[in-house]
Amino acid sequence: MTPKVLLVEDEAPIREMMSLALSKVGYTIIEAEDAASARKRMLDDLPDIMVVDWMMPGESGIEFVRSVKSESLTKQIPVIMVTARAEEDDRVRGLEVGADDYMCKPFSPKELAARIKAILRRTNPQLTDAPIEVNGLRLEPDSHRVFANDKSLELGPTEFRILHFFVTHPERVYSRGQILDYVWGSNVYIEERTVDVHIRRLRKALTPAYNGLVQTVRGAGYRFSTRS
Amino acid sequence: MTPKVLLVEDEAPIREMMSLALSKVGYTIIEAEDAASARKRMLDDLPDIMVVDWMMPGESGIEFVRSVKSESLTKQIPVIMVTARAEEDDRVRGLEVGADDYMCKPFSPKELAARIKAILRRTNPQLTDAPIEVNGLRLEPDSHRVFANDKSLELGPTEFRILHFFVTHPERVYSRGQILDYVWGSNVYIEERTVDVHIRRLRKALTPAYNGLVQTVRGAGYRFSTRS
DNA sequence: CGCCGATATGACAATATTGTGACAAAAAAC
DNA sequence: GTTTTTTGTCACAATATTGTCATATCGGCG
Repeated sequence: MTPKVLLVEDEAPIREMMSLALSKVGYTIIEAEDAASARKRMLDDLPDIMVVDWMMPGESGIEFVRSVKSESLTKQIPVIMVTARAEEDDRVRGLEVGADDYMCKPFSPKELAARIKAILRRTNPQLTDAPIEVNGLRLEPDSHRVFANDKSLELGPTEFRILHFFVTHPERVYSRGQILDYVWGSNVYIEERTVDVHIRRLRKALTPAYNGLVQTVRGAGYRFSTRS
Repeated sequence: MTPKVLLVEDEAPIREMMSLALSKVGYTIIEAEDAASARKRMLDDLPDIMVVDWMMPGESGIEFVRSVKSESLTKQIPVIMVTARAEEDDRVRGLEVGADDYMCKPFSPKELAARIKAILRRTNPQLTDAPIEVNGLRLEPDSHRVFANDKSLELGPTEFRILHFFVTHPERVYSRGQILDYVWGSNVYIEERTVDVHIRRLRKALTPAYNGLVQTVRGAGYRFSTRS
């Protein structure tokens, strides 16, 4: 799952320099040479972050960013503005229209990579939830822990995610396919039987006190329920 | 280490009045005139407390606080809400979205400083530079030293900062990226694996008595916890 | 009972993640 | 300037996790 970077820059040499540097560091690069095509690529490819040149023929980078940041579908995509000028004023204007960071040419590829990385890191914060308790079984998302009557249980990462999903979606049957979607993500090809194995591992970790909570529904899937 | 206060207030005169008064009392002030730039400054500068105006053009203070308090990275930053109205109802709503205190205009700079101090004292004891002790492990912020049962430990500067961060944010998992943000700052380009190395150095320095405190959570990050 | 499909379980190799020692560059101390 | 400490990164080792399989067990049904 390498992050996708959309480069919007009219000058081909600069674009290619950036593209090369970034793909070397492990990003997937999408290029656009003007605002119009950028708009298209943005909607088609859903980049994780955009690097936009300030000065471009036609619609300027500023206008482009402003419109991107005013549409709900795209406003959350972080943007780094790039400009030749280093005026404090520009910086302010850039950030004003909603850019998340600002760089002046010339800059090193390394610096660009660094900023992208920093922004992705902080715009992707894990959301937290309050602890969930059911029948003396407590799951704390913050500390990433599960307690059975205050005794800590050892769960693997996947088992933790499954339990988290179950605890937040109780009393309802989910097929193996649905569980794969919710816990692993939609675009993953994994045998459905693998769910069985992880269910078993989860039950084992909950043994002996709480394994009745994870119930098999023959022909349908699994269910998390406090009712037997 | 003077506490950093982020002022979010659209009216410049009021903002400056507050800024002046607070910096006189020894705080570092960061100003923002709307929610968008406040968000940026918040992530860049990691303030210790925020003072947010209720009524602002664009995204209101209420919405801003709600979103701040729902993100793991920022939810623990205390917030004081400021409003022109003195309705009991407002107070309830303000505290409901997660604000830690509530003030009505007009207020004296002195009162503001007092409230900030009170909140910092109860939510961020380390800013008062008071030693922090946990399980016989004592960390003294002013002397920059750590003692295990009164025997001084040799920590490097970075290890000290990590431990300081951990001690003040216990019982909770932080990803390598979050630890980088908090300990190194948001704008550095450092390999996430570097955190591992420093964690190891920290553990080594705490060995043998206290290394169980720094726990690895596979697939998630690290956690400082007194519970096994 | 004996059959069938569905589910449980143990084992295992492939992967992924984390721990660790070494090292050179940078920073700080002298 | 030189020496010492600290820092970030790497390569490799040590572990833990993951997905899949083969096989056992189960549940229902004629």
